[in-house]
Amino acid sequence: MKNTTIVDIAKEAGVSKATVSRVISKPYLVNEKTRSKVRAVIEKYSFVPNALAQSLAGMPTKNIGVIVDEFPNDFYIDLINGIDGVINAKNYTTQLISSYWDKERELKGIHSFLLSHVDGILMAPFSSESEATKVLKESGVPYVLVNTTSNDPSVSYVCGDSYKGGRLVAAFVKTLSQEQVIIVDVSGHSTVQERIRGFKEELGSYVPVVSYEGVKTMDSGKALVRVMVERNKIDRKKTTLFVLNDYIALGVLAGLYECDIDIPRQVSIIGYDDIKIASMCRTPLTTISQSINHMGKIAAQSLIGLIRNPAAPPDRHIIEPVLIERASTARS
Amino acid sequence: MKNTTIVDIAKEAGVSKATVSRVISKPYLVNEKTRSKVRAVIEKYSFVPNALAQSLAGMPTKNIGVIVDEFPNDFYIDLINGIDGVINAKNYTTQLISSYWDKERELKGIHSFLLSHVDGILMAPFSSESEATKVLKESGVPYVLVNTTSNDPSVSYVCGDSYKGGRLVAAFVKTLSQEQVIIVDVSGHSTVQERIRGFKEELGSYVPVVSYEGVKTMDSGKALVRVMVERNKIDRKKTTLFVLNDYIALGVLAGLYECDIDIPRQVSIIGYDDIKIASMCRTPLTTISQSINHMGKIAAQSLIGLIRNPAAPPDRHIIEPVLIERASTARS
DNA sequence: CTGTTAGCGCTTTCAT
DNA sequence: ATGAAAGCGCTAACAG
Repeated sequence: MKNTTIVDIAKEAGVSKATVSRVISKPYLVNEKTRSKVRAVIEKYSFVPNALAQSLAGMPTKNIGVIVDEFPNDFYIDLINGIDGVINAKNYTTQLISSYWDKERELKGIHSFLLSHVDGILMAPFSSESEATKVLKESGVPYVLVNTTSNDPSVSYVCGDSYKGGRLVAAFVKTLSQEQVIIVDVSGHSTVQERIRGFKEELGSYVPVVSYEGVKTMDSGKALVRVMVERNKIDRKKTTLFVLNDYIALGVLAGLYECDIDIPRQVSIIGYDDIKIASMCRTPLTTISQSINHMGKIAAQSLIGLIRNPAAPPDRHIIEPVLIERASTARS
Repeated sequence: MKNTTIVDIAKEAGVSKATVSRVISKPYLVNEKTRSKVRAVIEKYSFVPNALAQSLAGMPTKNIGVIVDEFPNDFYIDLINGIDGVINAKNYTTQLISSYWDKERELKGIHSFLLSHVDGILMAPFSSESEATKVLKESGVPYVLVNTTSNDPSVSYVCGDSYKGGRLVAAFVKTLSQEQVIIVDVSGHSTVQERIRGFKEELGSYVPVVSYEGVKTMDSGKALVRVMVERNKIDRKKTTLFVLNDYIALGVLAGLYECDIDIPRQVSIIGYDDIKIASMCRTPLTTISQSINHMGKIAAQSLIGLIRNPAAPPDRHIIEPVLIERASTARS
């Protein structure tokens, strides 16, 4: 059975398709009587206009595109959660794409969004100067960047204050007593580098610091523990670990259990992000909260604002980081 | 700057737009020489065809719609994770909508998918006889149901064997020693009811059983603990709790800690689903795994199969449940 | 092999 | 207030 179209309705109601179109999108333009007549027919066939055709003819799609680095990742889940809440409430639909940390995919994703005429885009970009951000800017589609800042004064973004977060951690570390501090660097993301910069600056030369880089999975975090036992004697020297995100911290935690290292007596561990599991895991994690969920909400609200008024000035939000002290660290 | 279209390319290359269209979608139909000429122009303007127009003209969208009950829910996250992996690998894009447990939204969601011409739909429906499933069936769009079964022999689905899972739990409970068993029922979802049915049948009258119903949030799970202390003396009578999903079980766990009840000495607790946190939380949870992630993968594969060959017979997969014993229960 | 033409289903001037 | 007609950008018969 062929789909019923606006023409069928028009025929049945004895009017032109233009009138039917008006009844649907600009009802006030059509006479009370014809309007109800047409409405009746629409009801009768429970007709719904073809969204694709509408978009092609220039109407908004009520879809907004969200592109993140990795979907099944606690950080982004929290983020998307916040986003989806407000997107839905405003009667838009979320379209989600993961770049899986691949620049090509990221670019492809935003192309895909552009082609399907989303009304706006929310992106947690690879880096603020990625190709994708350029394309986005040129596209003219409203967008806001999440979890990154930008030097371009025309772009809207929402980001945590990573530098300050790093300092917060360092200030806290100073209240602990340890023989060494180890930084576990998890990625090249600019926010992570900012955290480290803040951390080092605040810590100064208070205590010896060593760093490990490129720890990208929970398993490699876990495996790193044996290396640190070997190389840094963390089982004998009292040490504090600053792992640049909670997810990897969880892996390190697992490694620590496996090596029977006492937390927090022997080793203290601090994460970053305050993902949901952080408070529920075996040893609740001391970490920095930047209210990811909230970040998502704000970003989505900004975007909706931008869509409604594309001429509005860009808004930039910086989320204040907060240190949450839990059982994985011990003062003394 | 106006978008460049197929016509601009045609003009510049000195051919008709039909030829350009062919170069794009059916290159083998066009002469080697013209082809490369056209390709050059396409390159030059880095032209990308408008997907909307393509779809309107009848081409597949390469989008598949996924509709779940609640996005930020560990169960669905695992599921979507599995789904998205294969969808992406097959070069489709996932479009995600949450019904937030609302039938209206569920229906609206599938309408939205239909209108945007997704090539296929994956749905974890409210109930197998919901309005949405009817609409889906009538639409003619390939779809597969997830986490539910169906009596209609023409529909494809992937579901865990809930009845058997329930029995598995009961069989395990028999190996424990307790004075009472309490069932914490979390929702009206048919799979949950099946689990309970299996559980009760296998358990028989082995031990007194009481049930609590309608526990839908982690917090209410937590609050329930005080009630159970009051009413069922779980702080004095040795008891086993069968909580119908891990998420709520986590809430109950929190309540148990708060009341200083020893797990598993005083109270054993068993969940269902084996969500990710289950193995990482303070007291790792004994639970039933139905490989949610795997379920998602299979569903997605089925769907892709159906899309490629709509005439293919429906396939139905039942996932075998497995009991995973962890620290939240103690034998003897 | 390639151009012409007629849609896909809707919105939107422009007349009336 | 309503109809006629021209697109939106692309694909697919149908000729040649």
